[in-house]
Amino acid sequence: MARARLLRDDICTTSDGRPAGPRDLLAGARIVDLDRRGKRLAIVADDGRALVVHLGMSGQLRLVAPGEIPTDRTHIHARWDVDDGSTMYFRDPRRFGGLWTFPTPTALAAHFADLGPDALHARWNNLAGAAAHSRRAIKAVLLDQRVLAGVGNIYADEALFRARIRPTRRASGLKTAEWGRLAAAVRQTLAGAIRAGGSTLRDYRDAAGNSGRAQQRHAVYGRAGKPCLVCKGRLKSVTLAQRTTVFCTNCQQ
DNA sequence: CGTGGCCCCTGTGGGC
DNA sequence: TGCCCACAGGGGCCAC
Repeated sequence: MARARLLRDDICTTSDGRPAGPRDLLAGARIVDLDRRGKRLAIVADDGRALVVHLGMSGQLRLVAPGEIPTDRTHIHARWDVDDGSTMYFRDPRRFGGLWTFPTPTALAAHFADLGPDALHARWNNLAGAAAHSRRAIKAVLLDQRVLAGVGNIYADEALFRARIRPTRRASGLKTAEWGRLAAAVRQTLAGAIRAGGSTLRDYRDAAGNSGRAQQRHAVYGRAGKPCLVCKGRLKSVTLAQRTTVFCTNCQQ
């Protein structure tokens, strides 16, 4: 990273609260590692500095080749000149995403310590261990990044459908077999979505600017009122944990 | 501590 | 055509 520029400092948080400078944003660093936990991506430099990116709802991290003009030029909050001549942009219209900077691997580890294990490798006891005695709805547990990191509203609904568990069920009422089905469903749902390139409802693009296709495979998310793909029953929509929640009243008990 | 509600922000699509 | 409202993939903070 030859150069780093922050165009809006309120989207960037440093570990000591001081305004971020170019060095915080990895200017002059050689990038040696990428580390991800759930929805947070850490870009790690050889001297231990790290930059964490969270895309929120509308965020994009784009890599643009030399001479190429980025299509969306509004709401770019940070920009990096990469050594090969390409440019990396952090763009986030809604600003629900953000950047976090860390001077050392220890500081980065402390940040990640607030998150549960990564959802791609969810195991039944990650869920049951954290929530077997919780009164919360099981969907609220799935959305809690301290329990499992990486499940958002789309894939919570999709995983619960795959596991045949009703999102409104109290977590403490789940049986051992259901915790196992749910952990497997989370892994399979996320792995399938990644294979399909992610869900592009509107904003999501990969680093090259390409849309995903996972939205074409959604069984319940965005399909309220439509027929269940398994039983043909009408999918129901409720609000749970301040999020729209869609499920099949027949298949999900 | 656990839990639920409110709020942050911009853009868009539908209803009128 | 245009206006206004509702709603959207996330999560921090507050009160209870």
